[in-house]
Amino acid sequence: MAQPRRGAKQPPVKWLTASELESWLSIVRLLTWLPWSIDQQLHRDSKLSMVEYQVLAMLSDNPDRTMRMSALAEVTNASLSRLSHVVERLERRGFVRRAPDRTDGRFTKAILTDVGFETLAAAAPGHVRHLRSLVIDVLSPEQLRRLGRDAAHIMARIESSGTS
Amino acid sequence: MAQPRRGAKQPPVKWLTASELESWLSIVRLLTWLPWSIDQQLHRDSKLSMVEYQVLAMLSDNPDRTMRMSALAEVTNASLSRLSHVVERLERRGFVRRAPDRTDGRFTKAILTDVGFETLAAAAPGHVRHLRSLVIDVLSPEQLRRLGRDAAHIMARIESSGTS
DNA sequence: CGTTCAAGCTTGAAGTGTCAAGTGAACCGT
DNA sequence: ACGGTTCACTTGACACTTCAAGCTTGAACG
Repeated sequence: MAQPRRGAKQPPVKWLTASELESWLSIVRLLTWLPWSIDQQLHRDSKLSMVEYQVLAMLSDNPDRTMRMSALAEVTNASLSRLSHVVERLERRGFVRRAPDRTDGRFTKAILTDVGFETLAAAAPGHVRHLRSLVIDVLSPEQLRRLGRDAAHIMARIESSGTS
Repeated sequence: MAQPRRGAKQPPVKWLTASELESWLSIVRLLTWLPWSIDQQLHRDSKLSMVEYQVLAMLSDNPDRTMRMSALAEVTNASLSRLSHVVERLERRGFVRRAPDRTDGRFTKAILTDVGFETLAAAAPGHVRHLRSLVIDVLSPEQLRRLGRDAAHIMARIESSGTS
């Protein structure tokens, strides 16, 4: 973002060039509005938020439609606490149920119900169409791959700057 | 995200290929964790959220350190409502004050105070350093420019799919 | 002038996320 | 076998965002 115009005593910081700033502001706009747009579409058409969709989708990808909470948190980029709240809401709506893992009582398994599966199946086409129209089909295959790689690259830096 | 494995009656939807899905999941990870990481750093070092920083930064960029609420909302990617709440908090902390626009009473001007400016000046170096280490310096100048352009490209699609 | 309209902003309630503390199950050393 | 520790998760309080009204000011029209 813009640096203060005057009065900062020469710090050992390389400020952003005009070009860097412009790119960064574009990226920030995307970071703000892309998730927003996806949430809008999902909520309008299926009364689901993106996390909720991701939870259902990830569960549906397993043969037994089941995943441990911690694994689910990992793949949905959610904290365990957040996932716990999300699953609680999904449970109240009958899309998911929970059961303790019999092999290790510390784990909780989240299980996609039939209703949950139907809901996902109904939501998926619209979501994918929206994704395609906003992102996937807007970029060439190479551009998309590059974007994915850049994202992964940045993620690696984030992870190594481990705030955890 | 993963499509349901079976049972969806052939809809007119092109599902994502494995490669597309992989890129998309990378992007989603970035959309989740990059804002998080930036917020962490800002909050840890300066007790500011990213919106708050943006508000201060954008105000500081004006000669009179003043902007109309609506213009400020625009450049910070915030809704007017959200901005109103944010500015209220910043006002309570003494970083910003508000005054009605004398030329048109409908407008409210947000004004950066000296304390707010000092706070921004103190926060900026750390923020920029963090940005550089996560994003700017991780990519080559061309990569960054391309990323910015791709972002702008996607933004254009989002805006034209006007959910407003 | 007076009425209607829209724009710009504020407000309060409801929803969602985060953080810190709490619970209970398994592990580990003695 | 029992005491402490770690792990997996839950819970509740608080903070922030959003959404739907509401308020105030100026413009447009008669």
